[in-house]
Amino acid sequence: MRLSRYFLPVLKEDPKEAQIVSHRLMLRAGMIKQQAAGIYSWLPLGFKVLKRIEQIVHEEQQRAGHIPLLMPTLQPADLWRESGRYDDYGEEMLRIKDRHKRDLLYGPTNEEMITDIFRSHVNSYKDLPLTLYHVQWKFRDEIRPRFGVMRGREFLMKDGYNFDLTKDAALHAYNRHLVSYLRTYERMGLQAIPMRADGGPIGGDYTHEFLVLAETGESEVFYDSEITDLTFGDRQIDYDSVEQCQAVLEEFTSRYARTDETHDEAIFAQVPEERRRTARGIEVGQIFYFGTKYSEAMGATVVGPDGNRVPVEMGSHGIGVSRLLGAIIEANHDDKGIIWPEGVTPFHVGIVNLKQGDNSTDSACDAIYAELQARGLDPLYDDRDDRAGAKFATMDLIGLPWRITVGPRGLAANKVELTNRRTGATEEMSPKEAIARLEQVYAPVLGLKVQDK
RNA sequence: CGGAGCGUAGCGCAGCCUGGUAGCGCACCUGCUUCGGGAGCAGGGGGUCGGAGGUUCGAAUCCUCUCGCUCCGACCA
Repeated sequence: MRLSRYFLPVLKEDPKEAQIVSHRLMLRAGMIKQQAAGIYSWLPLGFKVLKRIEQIVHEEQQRAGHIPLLMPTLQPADLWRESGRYDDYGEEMLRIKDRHKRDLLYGPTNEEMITDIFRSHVNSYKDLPLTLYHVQWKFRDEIRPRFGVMRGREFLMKDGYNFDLTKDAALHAYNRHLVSYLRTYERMGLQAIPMRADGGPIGGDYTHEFLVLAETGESEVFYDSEITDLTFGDRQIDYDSVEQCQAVLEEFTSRYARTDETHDEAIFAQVPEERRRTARGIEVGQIFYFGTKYSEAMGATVVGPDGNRVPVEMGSHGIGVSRLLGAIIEANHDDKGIIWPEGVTPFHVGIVNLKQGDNSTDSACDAIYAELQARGLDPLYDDRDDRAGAKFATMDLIGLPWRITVGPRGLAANKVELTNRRTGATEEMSPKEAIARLEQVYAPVLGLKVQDK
């Protein structure tokens, strides 16, 4: 993309309403615009990152064998009357009447609807296991939205639902989700720690939340420092293997890690003192096993091998997709702006032309731009007729991980600069070498894409 | 929902107390100069002060109501 043709309304000054860094930077970088309390338009740059994150979620879900579909944002109230949650959910549920005075609601989650879909079409245990998911906008009428997209009323969430014949099979689905979530967050450059959680209105005995450590997190967290040494890495996991998934779950959940909701001082005290940590965290996902809570209430049953009809075992699993933008920025920024991890960056590299209108720099930039695109990379070329300082400031603010700087002086010796946004390290090299370097840097990121199974 | 506060140009703000018909910085437009870390000078365009009502000769300023937003708290992917 050429910046002169893009729509990137960056702000020089801090918007007064933004109190936390991710909100401020998203507004300043022209990623979002607030339309009402907790409701945002996603401007091109923000939309691009949102889509990248959503894409990673899709890829990792499908890698784990989960099936995408799409349910509507508006749901009929009757489904929720069946489960009993129409009355239980309270004012957080946005209720709407259509022209025929029928009760509708803007879905805050989809257990009821997915259970309805399941019961309409599945009758035999032979169709299990099955995990369906979607990425769709949700609405929860928070009393007090804040922190930008971290705590919006409208938010994009991936929610998935597993259907299994037995509790053991459902717990494997639980473990499988935990594994796939670890992998998902790591691809986004985040360390998200699974922590024992509370069931909340979804219900369920087995549940973990995934927390990203950040000073601005809304939850206080307590953990054994050993847990932050764990990384998923590039290990290959067979998602159908009960043993392998179980082993990962044990590895990542055996050490003490809890939020203030479930914190137990007595158990925490057993962790060696030098490893006890207290911090703050942002919740970016949660997984639940809740058994037959919804299947019994809504008659979602299958005929088992013995000919008897039994309610299916279920769980649900969510990733706050739009919230993740905030969480990633909270964990990756400096005083100049955002620092995107390579896995989610809106553009792979920024090209800064120091002397727009100069034949040598213009043609060098054009060539670099075209070559990067030809190699499957997505560059942002700042071709505005602006001063160098302004271009650098914009690039730093929007946080592209790499920058190629092209000026007449270096170009005379066939050199450009390649700068790393995070470290600030700059190297001089030929345009050809810079392109090759970037191709190498992004090979793992681009190579991770998977096709539908 | 309880408490606090704010709505004046696209953004950030001053003016309001002590009513006299709107100002600053950034951004934007034009010109000249500048050109490796958000340039300088000169000129220019843009707002009727969230909305409604009231007081007054006169309201951004005072009063009433109302809408929206933000912050703290209880609640939450």
